[in-house]
Amino acid sequence: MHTRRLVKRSILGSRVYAPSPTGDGAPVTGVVQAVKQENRDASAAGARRSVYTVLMQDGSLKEFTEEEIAAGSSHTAAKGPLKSSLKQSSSNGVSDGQKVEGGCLSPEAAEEPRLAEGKRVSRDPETRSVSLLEQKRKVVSSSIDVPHARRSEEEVDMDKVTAAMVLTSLSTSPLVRSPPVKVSEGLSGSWKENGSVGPFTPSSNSSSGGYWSWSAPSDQSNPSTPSPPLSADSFKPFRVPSQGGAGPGPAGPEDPSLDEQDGSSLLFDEPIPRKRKNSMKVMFKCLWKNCGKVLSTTAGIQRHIRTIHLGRSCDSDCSDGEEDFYYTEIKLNTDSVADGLSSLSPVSPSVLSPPPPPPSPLPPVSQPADSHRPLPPCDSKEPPAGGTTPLSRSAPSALYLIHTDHAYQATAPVSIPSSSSNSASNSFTPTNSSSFSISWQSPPVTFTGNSVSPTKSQGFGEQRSHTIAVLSSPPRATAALSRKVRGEGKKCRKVYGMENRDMWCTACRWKKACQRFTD
DNA sequence: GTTGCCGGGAC
DNA sequence: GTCCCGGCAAC
Repeated sequence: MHTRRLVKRSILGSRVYAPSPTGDGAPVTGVVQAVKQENRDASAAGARRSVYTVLMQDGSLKEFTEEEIAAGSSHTAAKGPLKSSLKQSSSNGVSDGQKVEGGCLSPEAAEEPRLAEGKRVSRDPETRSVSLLEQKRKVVSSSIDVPHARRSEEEVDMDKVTAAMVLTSLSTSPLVRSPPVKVSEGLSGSWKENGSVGPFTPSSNSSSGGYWSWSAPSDQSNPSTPSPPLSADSFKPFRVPSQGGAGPGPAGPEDPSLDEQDGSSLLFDEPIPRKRKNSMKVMFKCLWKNCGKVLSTTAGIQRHIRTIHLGRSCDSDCSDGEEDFYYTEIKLNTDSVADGLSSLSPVSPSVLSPPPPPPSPLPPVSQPADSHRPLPPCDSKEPPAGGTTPLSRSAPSALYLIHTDHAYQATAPVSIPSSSSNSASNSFTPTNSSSFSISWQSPPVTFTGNSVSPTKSQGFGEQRSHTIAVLSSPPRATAALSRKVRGEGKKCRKVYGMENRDMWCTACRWKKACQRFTD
């Protein structure tokens, strides 16, 4: 559903005007870092108030109420609170442009790096044109504006889910995976689709893309339920990976805004995702050396990293998403399901072994790749993490590990090589570090190794896809379908020849698998 | 075409 | 259970 590309623009990372901290009345710009809800004053009809944490230009972090920001934003002719400014950004070409620019950290921006650098230059006009489209759309359907918003939000959620599912599916052993597979397939399918389809890319769907791309995805994800029941909160955790360089906790912020504009917000406040197939609680663990802090929200962890470890206090522009590299997603399985399978479950990699496994070269899929994309969206502005941040210098291992985590998930299946060590070594040595190949051998896959030999000549990517394909199908079927690989060793027939058939092992005589010269 | 061996039949 | 072979797939 909903590929990451369809991600709706988040408030996070948006540049807004806020009352001057100095109180001189002059509005200043800042970038929304987080949004939190305050239910306390929800006296009337569950009305909620959102507090926006805005990183001011001077690097300070301020919190503003919606009203305050609204006031500030009025200077740019963008009316209303943040959510409005986002939604209505198209109403003002200039402000829209600003938003987009400021949205360097926004979800879609996170993917920008994927696009040619030059794209950034041409982005403005593009965005505007899209905005115009959106504007028209909104004019026509203004009365159902809210639902739209919700849809896009859900879509965003689904994107996360998709990402999560993809990751999950990649990391899951075939045995456990079969059930989820369908989901992930569906997800990934749409994702691919989106990935390749221009119109749905984040860059072009500034704010409306989510709207019209929703229908298809939703069908996939939830054929039986036309309505968009997904709880945004429930999927927050999944956002992390897919948000890439996005500002801290893009997930959090949107909810409030939605709630505000949608009275029925209660529906979305369910702590537990309705659709979540697995009841996992996702936490985010700081991987900084000796830290290990665990927070429940992306925003939290990112902020933690940024402020505590990176020592950054500047506005979100400084946050090039580098934080992403220093925390990892930890899924806690709240269901005590299938113990036997637990070790194979997708969760195992991160949960069972907090310290991620040895590194692997490539992230499994484009999505995951994004989430931990080494070069955050704003790189063009800021020098790559490599040189500038203390982080990159002092905590490379963490980065390493994180990458490992996901890559590992993807590559683990490659270990299939089970029996034929030759093939295994062939397929690994060339592409990876020695440490890498070793750990992958472990998975007790009963795969006969049929797929291994072919991989010798394949590129790593191909291997991966192959692996994925294999995993997607029921393990049993796979094993059953694939004939036992022809033994490479000598057989009775070869050794003794037809003339000495009586010297063959019985199996050979019976045309069964040779028992004497087993491979 | 050769070879390894699975699946299945005959006994 | 043993013995055999048709037939498939890898080579």
